[in-house]
Amino acid sequence: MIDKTYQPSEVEGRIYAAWEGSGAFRAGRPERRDAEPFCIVIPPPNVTGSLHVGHALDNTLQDILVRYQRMRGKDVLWQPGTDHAGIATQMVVERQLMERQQPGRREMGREAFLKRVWEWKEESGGTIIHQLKRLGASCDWSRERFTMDEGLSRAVIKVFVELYRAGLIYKDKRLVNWDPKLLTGISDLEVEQVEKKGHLWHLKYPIEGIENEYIIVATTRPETMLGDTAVAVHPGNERLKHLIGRKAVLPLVGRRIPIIGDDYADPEKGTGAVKITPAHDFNDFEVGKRHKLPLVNIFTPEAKLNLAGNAEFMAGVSPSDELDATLALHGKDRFAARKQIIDRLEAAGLMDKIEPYTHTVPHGDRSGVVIEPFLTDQWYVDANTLAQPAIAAVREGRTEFVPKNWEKTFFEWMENIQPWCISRQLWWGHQIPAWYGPGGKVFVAETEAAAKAEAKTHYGKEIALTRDEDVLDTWFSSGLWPFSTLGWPDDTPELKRYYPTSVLVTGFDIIFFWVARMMMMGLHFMQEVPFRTVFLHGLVSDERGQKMSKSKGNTIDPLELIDQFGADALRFTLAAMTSQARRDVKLSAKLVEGYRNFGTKLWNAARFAEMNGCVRVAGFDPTRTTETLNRWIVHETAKANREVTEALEGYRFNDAASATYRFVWNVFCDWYVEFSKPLLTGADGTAKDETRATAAWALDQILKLLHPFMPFLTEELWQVTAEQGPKRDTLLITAPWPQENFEDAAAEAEIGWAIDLITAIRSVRAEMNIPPATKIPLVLAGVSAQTKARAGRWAEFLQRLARVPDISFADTAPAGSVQLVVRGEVAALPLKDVIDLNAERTRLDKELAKADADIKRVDVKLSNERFVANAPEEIIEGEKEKRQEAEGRRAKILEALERLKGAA
RNA sequence: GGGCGCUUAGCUCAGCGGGAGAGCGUUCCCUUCACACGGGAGAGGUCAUAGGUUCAAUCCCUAUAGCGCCCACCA
Repeated sequence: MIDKTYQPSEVEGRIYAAWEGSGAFRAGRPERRDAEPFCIVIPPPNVTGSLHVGHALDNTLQDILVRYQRMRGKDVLWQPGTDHAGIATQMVVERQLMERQQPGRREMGREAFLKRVWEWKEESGGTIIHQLKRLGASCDWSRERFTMDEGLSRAVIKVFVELYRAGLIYKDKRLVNWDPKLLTGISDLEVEQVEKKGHLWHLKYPIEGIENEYIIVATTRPETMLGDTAVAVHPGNERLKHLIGRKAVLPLVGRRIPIIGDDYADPEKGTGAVKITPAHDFNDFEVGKRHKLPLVNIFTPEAKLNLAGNAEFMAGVSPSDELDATLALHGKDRFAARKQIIDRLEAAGLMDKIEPYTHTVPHGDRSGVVIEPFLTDQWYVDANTLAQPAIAAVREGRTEFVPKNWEKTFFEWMENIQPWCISRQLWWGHQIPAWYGPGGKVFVAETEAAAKAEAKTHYGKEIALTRDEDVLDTWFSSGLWPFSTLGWPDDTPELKRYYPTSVLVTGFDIIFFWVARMMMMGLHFMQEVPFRTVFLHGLVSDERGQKMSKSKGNTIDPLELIDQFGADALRFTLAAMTSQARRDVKLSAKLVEGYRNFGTKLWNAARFAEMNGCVRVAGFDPTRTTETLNRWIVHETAKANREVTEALEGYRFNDAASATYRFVWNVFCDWYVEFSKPLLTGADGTAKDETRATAAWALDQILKLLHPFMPFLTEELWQVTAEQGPKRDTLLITAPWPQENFEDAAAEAEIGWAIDLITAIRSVRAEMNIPPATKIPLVLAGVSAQTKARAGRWAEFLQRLARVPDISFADTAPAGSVQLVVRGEVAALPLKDVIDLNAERTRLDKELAKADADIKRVDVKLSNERFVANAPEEIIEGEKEKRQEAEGRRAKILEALERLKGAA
């Protein structure tokens, strides 16, 4: 028995357990050994994270594809797992330590701290997996992986060593984006440019040897002047080029710095002269290299001034009171120092002017603090070399982006890709497999023993090595995800069977972070693309289109929506919102509620079927039904099946969702269920039996089509309806996807006529305020023999749905009746008592005007010689048919108006 | 500076070369035996603006305006 109402909370857990218990999620099941493989690797969520709406969207779409392909009979692997999320996780644990007033990580030491992080991972690592299950995700959990588990770590080490040996990973000392809060270098992608209102300070540097002459430089970062080692002027700058070769005296320091000629100095920008701080600016670093300028690093890693005892800073500087005052700034934070430096420059009359200035300032995406270009040793990947095969693969269509326009974004970035800084000064992550011997000689090897052996060969004796302390960027390991999870570097059967994976589903925001890196790594190590298709969906935002963020307080918790409306309702909403044209998916509880109602509608339709004895019949063949109504629903089912299938094949999730919605609600519930009532309660045993069987069959088809979107409710109905009729040989999750292809134009025409007639009569009833209970007669005037026959067959149905108990025929409409034109024929409602002749005339005049307009629009086209000459034949034919239809309609309306005159 | 996208019914959005669509909201009617998380009937749009291409433009092209995102850079 189907319960009166569907209770998601009571059903979902039980159904999920049934799926897991059946082994349906597992890849490589024996019975599908010969089936085509279909594989998706999950974008691994942060292991200690929890499910937000973005995950809900991403995983709903993946689950829809996975369930669809599973029902199509494929051997499906949805590979799950989690990411160690280096910086994010380490920050969480450090924050915990702070909140609990426990010793910080540096006091604890590396080993104890890592133990602590692993404990936190064990404690919270199951959360998001559990939440994905609540969403209904049908991953093969037996294959769950973690980026820092033994196998994946082995893959990371091997990749690092091989890329190093191939010269594609190298260590370099250069400026890096340095996060002074997290005390680590980060990659370009982890830097966010934030627009800030600030100032442009114009500083006057005295020229050595010329009294009262200055060169003025403009800067947004006055404190870096302490690290200036030159002033640059464009060699073609007529106004300033005479100063090239002279020296400026750096205020507050006294260092003599050369005025150099360099194209970098744009005469149009700023003052035309630019201060050069090679240790603290990427462009200046390049200028410094060209002119062999010294680097003066004035900061500590925390971005505090480092002056006293700083040999670089002190080089070439003579003692003075001014210098002493500057040295007093030692240890000050960069922003505090800025203020004091400005004050002192102003006091010394060396501040030419201060302008308000809006510019973008780089911030660390995790820490939120201003990034400092900082000179350090870091490991880099030669991304440019690895990018070339990835670019080629997309150009050649071996991997295809959906929607396709994202390929352009991919190319833009890949073609201008910069070396990828992969080392992080953190502890949580894959420690870099590099060991150092005396003199900094580096040995990169898969194990310490191997490194030692290399060192022994090199030094000719056993030697102690120290390991590089840094770990790798999290994205380095996630870049290997499509093959590391399948067992690489071992030569596993899974790699052979499921690589390349079928499709990757992810948000467009991580094309660079993740998609591009997987393409590079996959092509390099597997000699093959990691996925055939990349489906990129939008980002979830709130109702107003604002990005959801904790700080804005506008987040929607998907678990709350699941609690409130059920997982199916949330899933259907997310699918319905995913169109390829949009970049944001605006989610609101109201929408989810609406699709919860849709689920309830189907639930009640199933209850209706059950109450009316619609039990499945073994060996039922939908193509052999004889009742027009049943042939019609078979026809409509096939149509819906085709629509949903085509939409899913094209990743048009919204189209797939709306096709199922329309079919279930507006076709099956609105019309089939209503039309079936007379048959199900009637006396004709044969017709009744066929209708029962067809209804049960159609409901089964609905459950199948809807299952990828609403897996819980459909599986529950599949189970309950299994209580009667033939035994089901499978759960719905592994039931075959509908294949029917049954067209029946005759049934469509007949039911279509009935629907149109009923709709027209209802419309008149509403307009004329005829109470629903009032029964009125129907006269079909001058209709064809076919229509007469139809009317005979559908009398009972029309009576029920349009409340017309008496159906008769006449040559012309009786006087004083409302005359409707339905599919070219007149249906008259004799309503002498209620009819308002004037209102009726107005109504008919309106219809006449519409018919005239339709005819005129077509005539304009058809009378246009160039249209007739150029338009395709079928379009012209279509126009002619339209005209004929409108002409027929017009004639009937004119006749109706004539009769109305007669009545008056 | 470079790139991408958006502007369609009150709201949120589909559609995209040949008859303007959905959901929500709204108006009117209905406690009809699956469902009020429901049923029935309506109202509501010069598809941002201006040009162009075409027999035909909401849809293609160009420009303009407004909104948004990404990348780069800023002395």
